[in-house]
Amino acid sequence: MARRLARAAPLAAKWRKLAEGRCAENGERLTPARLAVYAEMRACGRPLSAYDLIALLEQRQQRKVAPLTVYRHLDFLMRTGLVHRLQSAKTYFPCDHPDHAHESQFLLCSSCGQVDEVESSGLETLLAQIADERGFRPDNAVVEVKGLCGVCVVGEQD
Amino acid sequence: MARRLARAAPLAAKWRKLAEGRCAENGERLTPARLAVYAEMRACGRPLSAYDLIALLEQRQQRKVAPLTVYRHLDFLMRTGLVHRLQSAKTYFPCDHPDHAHESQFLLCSSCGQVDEVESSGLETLLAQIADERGFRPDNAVVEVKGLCGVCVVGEQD
DNA sequence: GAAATTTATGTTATAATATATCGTTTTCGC
DNA sequence: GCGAAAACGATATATTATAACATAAATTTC
Repeated sequence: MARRLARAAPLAAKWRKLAEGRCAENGERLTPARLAVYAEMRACGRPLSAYDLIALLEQRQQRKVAPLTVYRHLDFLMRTGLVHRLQSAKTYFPCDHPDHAHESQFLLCSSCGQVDEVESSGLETLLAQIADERGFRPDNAVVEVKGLCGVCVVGEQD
Repeated sequence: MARRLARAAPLAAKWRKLAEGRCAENGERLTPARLAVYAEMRACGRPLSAYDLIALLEQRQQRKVAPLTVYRHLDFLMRTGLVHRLQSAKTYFPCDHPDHAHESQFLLCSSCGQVDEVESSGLETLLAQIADERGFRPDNAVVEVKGLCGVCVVGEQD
C-alpha cells in the first residue's frame, strides 16, 4: 500500500478558509507552497524568525528551502494580512484578528514569548489624532509593547 | 604651525552638556570615542544605519572602524538615553526630548526621512491601561508611525 | 602609588537577517 | 492554444549584528 509522505503541516479548516477568503478579497493566489508556509506558522503557535521557518520547512519537506522562497511567501502572507511581522523581535506571527483589515498592536512577553494581539480602536484614534495635530498623514503604525504577560507576572517570585 | 586634524564632528555645547549630564546620572563614562559617534549622529541630522555611521566615521577619522566598535557605542548611547533605535527602519537617531527618561513615539516620513519624536502622555497612559486590562506588565513600548510629514503631504501633487 | 578589579577598546571571525538577478514554470485572461 | 502576468527555483550577495579573545585604560582597594 503506497503511502504519501506528509509534506505540509496540518491546518485547521478554519484557518484554511480564512486564507482562501483573504486571497479572494485581495485577488491573490493561494498556492500549495504558500499555504504550506502558513500552515507551518499556525502549527508552531509562536513567533518564528524567517530562518526558524526555513528549518521547520526543510525538516517537514525533507529538502532544501531557499531563504528567498520563504521571504517571498512571508511577503505574500503579510500583504494579504494573514501574518504580521514583529519588528522588535524580527519574527513573524499569524494574525489572530483576521475578520478585517486592521492595524495591530502587540503585547509581547519577554519571558515566555507569548504574543497578545490587541485591537484598540481608542489607540488607533489617538494615534490618528496625534498625527493630525502635526500635519502628518499616517500610513501604518507599529505598536509593540514588551513586558511580562499575566502568567509570567504571577509566576515571578522575587 | 602644527595643525591638528579634525577627528570628530563638531558638537554644539548644548548636546555635549546633555551627554555629560546623562552619563553622570547613569554612572557611565563619556569617552572621546563615544562622544565622536554621538557628534557624528548629531551632525548628520537624519536617521543612520550602523553601517552608514561606520562609513561616516571612517571618512572622518581616515581609518577603519569595526562594526563591533560602532555597535558598542550605539549600545552605550541607547543605554544612556541619548539615542533611539528606529526598529522599523533599522536605523539610529539622537533623542530630541532629552530632559528626562521617557518613552518615545515617532512619526517617520517615508518620503523625506524626517523624524518627529513625539511625547504623548495620553498615549502612554492609554498603552498602560490596555496592558493593565490584560494583566500585562509593560516594560517598554515601540510606537512608530510611518506616513507623510506635513511638508511632503503639501508637496504631493497627484 | 602598586596591585587588583572593572570597564572600555581593538581585532578577527562569523552569525543572522534580507535582497538581487536571472531563468523557468505555472496560471490567468482571452 | 497564445500571450502576459505571476509564482517559483537556484545561485549569489548585501545588510545587520554578535561572538570570542586579547589589550589598554580607568577605578578601587589597600
